[in-house]
Amino acid sequence: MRELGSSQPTAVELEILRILWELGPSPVRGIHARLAQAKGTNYSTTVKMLSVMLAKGLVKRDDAASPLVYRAAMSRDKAAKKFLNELIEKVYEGSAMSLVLHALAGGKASKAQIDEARKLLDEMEGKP
Amino acid sequence: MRELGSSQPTAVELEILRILWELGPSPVRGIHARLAQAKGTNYSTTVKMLSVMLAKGLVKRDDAASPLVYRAAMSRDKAAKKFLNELIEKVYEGSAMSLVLHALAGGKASKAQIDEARKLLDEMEGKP
DNA sequence: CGATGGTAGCGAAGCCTTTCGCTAATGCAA
DNA sequence: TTGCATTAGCGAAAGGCTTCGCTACCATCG
Repeated sequence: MRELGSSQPTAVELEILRILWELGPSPVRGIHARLAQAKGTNYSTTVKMLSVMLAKGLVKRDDAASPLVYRAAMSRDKAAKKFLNELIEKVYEGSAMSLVLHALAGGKASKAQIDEARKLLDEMEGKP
Repeated sequence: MRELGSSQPTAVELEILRILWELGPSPVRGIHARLAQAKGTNYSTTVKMLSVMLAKGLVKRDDAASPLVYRAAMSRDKAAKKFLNELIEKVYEGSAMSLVLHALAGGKASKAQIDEARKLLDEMEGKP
C-alpha cells in the first residue's frame, strides 16, 4: 500500500503514459506497437496494463469507439509538475528552483531555452 | 521494478534515506525510532530494510563500530539531481528546461530563489 | 554462574506489479 | 455459413517489496 503520493504510476504505467502523451488518444494496437518495440511484451500485457490503469484512473477510455480508444487522464505538464512536487517534497526540502536549475545545468541547454527560462522567471516574479 | 529508472530506491528505502540525510550516520536504533514513528513498523523490518539497502549499495555501514553505524551512500543533493534528471528523461525524453520550469511555475518561488535562478542562468550561458 | 536486554540476521508470508495463456466476442473473406 | 484475424478480458503465475517471527549473539547485571 502506498500512502504519500498514493497512486503514482509504476514503471510500465509511466511508459504507457509517455506513449499516450506522444501519440495522443490511441487504440490498444497503437500503444502496443510502441510498447512491444521497447520491451517485447505480449499484446495481452498491454491490454491488461491499460485495464489496470483505467481502474486506477491513470487513463480514460472512449467506449463508444471501436476499437476502444485510450487517452492519458493527465497532461504531460500536469504530471511532470505533480511528480516534481512529490520528488521535491520527498527528497529535498530546500530551494526547488535552484535544484532544478543546477540539475539542468549539467545537461544541454540551448541559448533559446535559457532565454525562455528567463522569460518565465520574469513572469513568475510579475504575478506571485 | 520501480519507476524512474534502473535501481531506484523504493518507497520505504527513500524514507530511510531521508532519515539518514537528516540524522547523519546512525545506528539502527536511531533510524528505527524515526521510521516507527512514521509508519509503526517493527524493529526487525528496519534491520531487514537496511540489509537490503546495503546489498543494493544505497547505504554504507561502518562495521568497526558497535552498534553498527549506517549512512546514506549518496548525498541528498546528488540523489535529488539524479532523480530529477531521471524524471525529466522519463517524462519528457530529454531536454526539457522550459517544460520543467513551467511545471515549477505554478508553485511559489521567493524573490531570492528567482534571483538565484537568474544568476545560475547567467553562469550557464557564460560557460557552455 | 544464569538471566536480561539490546543488536543482528534469516527465511517465509503477504501484497503489489507485470506477464501471459486461455477464452470469448466481433468482423470480414471465402 | 465456416474459418481466420483482431479485439477484449479474466485469472493465475512469476517476481519484487515489505513485513515480521523466530533465532542467535553478546554484553552486563545481579
